[in-house]
Amino acid sequence: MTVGSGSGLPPGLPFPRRILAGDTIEAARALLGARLVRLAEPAATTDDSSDDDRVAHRRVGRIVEVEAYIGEGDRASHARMGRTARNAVMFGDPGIAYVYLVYGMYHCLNVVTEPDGRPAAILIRAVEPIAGVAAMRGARAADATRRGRNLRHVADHRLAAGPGLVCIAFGIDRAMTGLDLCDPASTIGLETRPTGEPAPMVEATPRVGVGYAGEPWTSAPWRFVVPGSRALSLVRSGSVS
DNA sequence: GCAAAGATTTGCT
DNA sequence: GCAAATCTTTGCC
Repeated sequence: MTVGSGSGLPPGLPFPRRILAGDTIEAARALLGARLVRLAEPAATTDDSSDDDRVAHRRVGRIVEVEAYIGEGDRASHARMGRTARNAVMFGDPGIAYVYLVYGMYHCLNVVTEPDGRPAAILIRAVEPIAGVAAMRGARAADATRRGRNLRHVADHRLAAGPGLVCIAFGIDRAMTGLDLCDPASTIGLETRPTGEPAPMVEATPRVGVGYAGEPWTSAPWRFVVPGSRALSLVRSGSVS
């Protein structure tokens, strides 16, 4: 059997860095429909593991929800207090991963955008599982166990339906900050939409959980979703859309 | 050096 | 619908 994407479609191309180097809003819209990929784990033993085994564990998700954080002036952005030890990568080159711990319990994956010197990033809030669903479910179950719980029934399409859940399902943590998401050799990466798949519809809404920022930042329509996707994060009722 | 809040998720009332 | 879990980062004394 030939090595493929694991989804029946041809493997995608690395996501173009030039798109991430440009306007963050444009880049955020372009990321919808693109793929988040986690490479297969290295074989535990080098002798008896086949390529097929590794392909089977490759995780792929279709990005359906993102948020843009743009510049030091954005009072909702981690860059609002200027360059710090935590957010330094946001000020660097586009295409790099920025992963932070939120509420002391969950990780959030961001893609750095805009040229070196301009702090901006896109938060990956939700993806639809396409391949490696068993590995995602296994990661969710292992995480639940770590927290002293059992993973209740979760439909496949809800396995990565939130920014914290994306990181759990794909095994992403702060140690991955600095990874080049445009490099196919990186453990975590981005790929373009497969050839022939139509571009998704895009809807803009205010960002989630940024009430502390104040206007106009709280209401800025910088959250982008693929309307109707079953994998969208649950937004608290009362939030504006 | 200490206190407060956060780009979330889950479970119980 | 609300609060707890959990800890890093930031802001202020």
